[in-house]
Amino acid sequence: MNIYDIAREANVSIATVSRVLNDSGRVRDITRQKVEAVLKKYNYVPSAIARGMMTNSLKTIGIVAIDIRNLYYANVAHSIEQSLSVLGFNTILCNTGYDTEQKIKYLRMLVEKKVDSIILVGSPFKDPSLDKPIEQISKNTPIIIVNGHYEYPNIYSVQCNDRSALKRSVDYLVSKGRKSFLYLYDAETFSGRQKLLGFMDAVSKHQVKSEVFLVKPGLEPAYEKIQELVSSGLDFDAVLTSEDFTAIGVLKCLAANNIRVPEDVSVMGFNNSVLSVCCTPALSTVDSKMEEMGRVAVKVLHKVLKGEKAETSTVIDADLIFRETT
Amino acid sequence: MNIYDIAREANVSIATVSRVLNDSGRVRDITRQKVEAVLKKYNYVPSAIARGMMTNSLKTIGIVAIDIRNLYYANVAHSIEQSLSVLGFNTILCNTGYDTEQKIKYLRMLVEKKVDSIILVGSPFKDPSLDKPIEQISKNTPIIIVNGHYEYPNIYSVQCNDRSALKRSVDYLVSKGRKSFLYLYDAETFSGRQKLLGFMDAVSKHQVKSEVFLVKPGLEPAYEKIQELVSSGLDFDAVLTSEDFTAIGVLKCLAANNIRVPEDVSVMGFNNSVLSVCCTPALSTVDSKMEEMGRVAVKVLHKVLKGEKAETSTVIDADLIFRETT
DNA sequence: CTGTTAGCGCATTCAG
DNA sequence: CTGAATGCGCTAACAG
Repeated sequence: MNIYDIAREANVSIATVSRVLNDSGRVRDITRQKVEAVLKKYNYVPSAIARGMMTNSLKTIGIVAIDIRNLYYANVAHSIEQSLSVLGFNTILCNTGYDTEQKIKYLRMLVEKKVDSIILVGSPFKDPSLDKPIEQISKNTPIIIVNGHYEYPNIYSVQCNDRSALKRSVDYLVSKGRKSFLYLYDAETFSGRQKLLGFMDAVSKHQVKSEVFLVKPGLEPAYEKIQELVSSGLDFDAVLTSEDFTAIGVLKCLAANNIRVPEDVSVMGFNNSVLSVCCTPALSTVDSKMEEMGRVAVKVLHKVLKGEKAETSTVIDADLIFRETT
Repeated sequence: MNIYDIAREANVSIATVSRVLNDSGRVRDITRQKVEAVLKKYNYVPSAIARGMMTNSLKTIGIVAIDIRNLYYANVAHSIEQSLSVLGFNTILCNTGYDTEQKIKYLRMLVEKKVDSIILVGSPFKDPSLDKPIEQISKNTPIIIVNGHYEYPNIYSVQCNDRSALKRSVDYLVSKGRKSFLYLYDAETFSGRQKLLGFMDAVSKHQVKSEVFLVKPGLEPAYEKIQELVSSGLDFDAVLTSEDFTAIGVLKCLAANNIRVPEDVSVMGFNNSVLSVCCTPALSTVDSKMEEMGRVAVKVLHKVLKGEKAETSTVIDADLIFRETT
């Protein structure tokens, strides 16, 4: 069933059918009704592929993320997908993992599919070998980077002010009398670096003791690192992390060592994921505005697609959420 | 840049270019190399749209889920996406929420996009007003239902044996001396019903006291329900839930009332999500095989797309995971 | 082994 | 306001 079949049955030309389908051009009311009746009768659905041949667009956007099982990516991707859906766009989801080859493979698939834009989530793209492909793609396709930064034509970025958030967290804990800080982070991404810098800013400003550790993502690596530090007799009274999940590993280890939270040690996570309300005590954390990032990314993209001038870089402020661990 | 440009530059016909692109038909080695050189030179990427015009497929599958922020959907969707990617398929992700209108809208979009198949995750599709559209779509497009069931041509289902899992959980707790059971569930879906039936099976078999409550999804509704029951003086020594998140609400409330877990009350969740290891005490739960469900769904789909006979219904057994709450 | 040709289903001129 | 003709970029016969 195609536009020809409809046209024949309605006794009009395919051009007319196309017009009523797209509500373009003027069509006499009686003609329109005739066509619409046939459309309804066969429950006709136009082929986006054939349409795409002409318009060179499938009204589809690619989302490239590391792993949707991670709550951060899930939340941002959800927000993007929902905003896009309202605009009539579909979303192709790509879980690339950390492998550069995979990322390139996905990027290529998206180009083949002629997506209207690619949204990179999480800026794990500090990888220099990805710069070339991305810049190449940006020649024809606008690229939005969520939580990353890239100065290049047709590439737009939306970021959360992670640096300031971390700094403010330390400020707060210092004001509460904390003097010896630990920072555990799990990824060397753009956002990861911002957080680290924010931590550095604050500890140097306040002249407090501090140590920084890179741990693998997840609960256990953090648990083990803290256990190692406790066993070694290291003295600390505040732990900040780049991820809620990591902070929960810290919490578990502290509990196992009978170190009270927040009496002896304060703990803060990052992202304000559901995890932070599931653990005990409930985790103080940073709301990194996952939903808003997604919404804003789509807003920027929408402008770009309409040919309007859009802001190259947008920064959103995080909120500090204090629960039971501070 | 299209196939004609490549053909001209390589001094061959478009048919030859198409052949090397698709590795179809015999091409002399020297010719192939000539073409490949040009392909590389321009970093040529064929248009999936134009290809789709002929093959009537974009090598794209639609995943329809309620909400990807829910860890269950995230895990299943991730598994599906990854398996599909290996086969060269992309995934269009749809978060429908609970609204039937939305679901129909998404379904229609997927049909327009001529997806090769639609995978429904979570069988929230007990909604009768969805039956017609789904059956209609299945006329042309195979449909896979993950964690649901539907007897209809060209519709395939993959489910977890939730009923048995719940039953075995109760069996276990009875064997541990528990005598008075609560079951909190949060969704009236296919899977939700299976779990409920499993619970019923077991309590009637063991002749133990039991009560069943429908609560809204999330931590707080469960918290409040348990608080209400505790305040009312209800006596119980085991709580099972249809979701880890719900179980954590139970845990929090029990702790607030100084009821010890597992000494006074045993608690079991469902899904073996990360939440279950984040809470304290760590939650005993049911591994509902989210990854495997995704993998199997794609395996079935792959058979169907190849025209092979595929199993109409596949059932996967869940595992019981005992941690600190039982 | 290679080239020619004919569509795929639609949007879009341009006439009428 | 409506229709006929054209082409988007590719695959798939069919010839050669």
